[in-house]
Amino acid sequence: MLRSCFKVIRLCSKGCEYILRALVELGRAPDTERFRAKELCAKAGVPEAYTRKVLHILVEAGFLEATPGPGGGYHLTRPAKDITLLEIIEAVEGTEMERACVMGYKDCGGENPCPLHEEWAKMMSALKQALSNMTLAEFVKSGRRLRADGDAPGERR
Amino acid sequence: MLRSCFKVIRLCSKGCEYILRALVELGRAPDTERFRAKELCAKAGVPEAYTRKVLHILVEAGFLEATPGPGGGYHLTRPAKDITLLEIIEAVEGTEMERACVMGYKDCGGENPCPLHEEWAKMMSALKQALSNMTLAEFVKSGRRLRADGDAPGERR
DNA sequence: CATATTGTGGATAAGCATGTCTTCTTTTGT
DNA sequence: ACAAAAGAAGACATGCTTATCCACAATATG
Repeated sequence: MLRSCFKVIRLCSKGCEYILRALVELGRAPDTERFRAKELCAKAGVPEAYTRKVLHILVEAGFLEATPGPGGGYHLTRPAKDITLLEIIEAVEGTEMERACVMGYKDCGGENPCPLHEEWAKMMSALKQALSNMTLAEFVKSGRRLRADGDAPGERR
Repeated sequence: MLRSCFKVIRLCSKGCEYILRALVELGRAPDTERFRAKELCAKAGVPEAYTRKVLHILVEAGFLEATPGPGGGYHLTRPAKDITLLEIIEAVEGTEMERACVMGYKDCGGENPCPLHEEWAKMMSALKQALSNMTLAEFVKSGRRLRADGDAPGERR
């Protein structure tokens, strides 16, 4: 078997996972409350230095507002119930959530699909649907303080 | 956005993609014909040196037989119609095709699922089903000589 | 037995995702 | 104006995946 290879189909990158967890913490509080990166990342159980980068991405994308100086921090620009998971993931990862071809073939599609094309397209479409139906508010509500996984620094196995 | 990040949900690793393409070429020929790694990889449009390693994995896993010396090469040990894609992927990547939690939470599942748990589990199950229903023979038949993508060396964009 | 041909195995490099650290800039409060 | 507190930006480090290369082992052929 290939060393450590892949083993797992990932929805999104580590950075994106981190930010989703951080947003869950943000979403718990009233929309106006500000959070310092340090506190926020500690609560979410994600590496601060790295997650800061991703926080900045969401600032530039307009989801968060960052206020420097004492009493500053991050807060959501829109209410959590108006933000979908799909928006967040696409802001972080880019917009091409689905791949042209699962198999990596160049000219797969249309009249010349690879054997998995149809099946994969259906799945990606369903996934996109599910992600665009789920708002951050719902996401927060359904999460019962799940623990971060062992990959997060500070929680090494 | 994160540099080059992820952008895409991958079914399997590069190495696994390579081997699937190579197996398509193997499957085209009668089951007894031997293929030298060099020819095979050239036909499949995959990097030879790297794909050799993966070929070796499949030798050890019993899918391929390797014969050294003049006139040697690789051939399938079972007819292509008896080999499923799932078997191949799992042999290369390991057996955990699905992830405990999409979000990377540690204690997600059972009575305490993450918001995407249900949806994701259904998708993974459907995918696994599709992959175990597709034999290499069918895979070969449906593929109309698709071109390898630009990531493969020798076909740079 | 010698030699050419093929796969095997190990070392090493290159590239990218992830993680850390240090310095700079902006803002607030006195 | 000054000091403290926050985020921003960039350099740097680490580790894993992908890729390449070379010496070695095994086999067929003459």
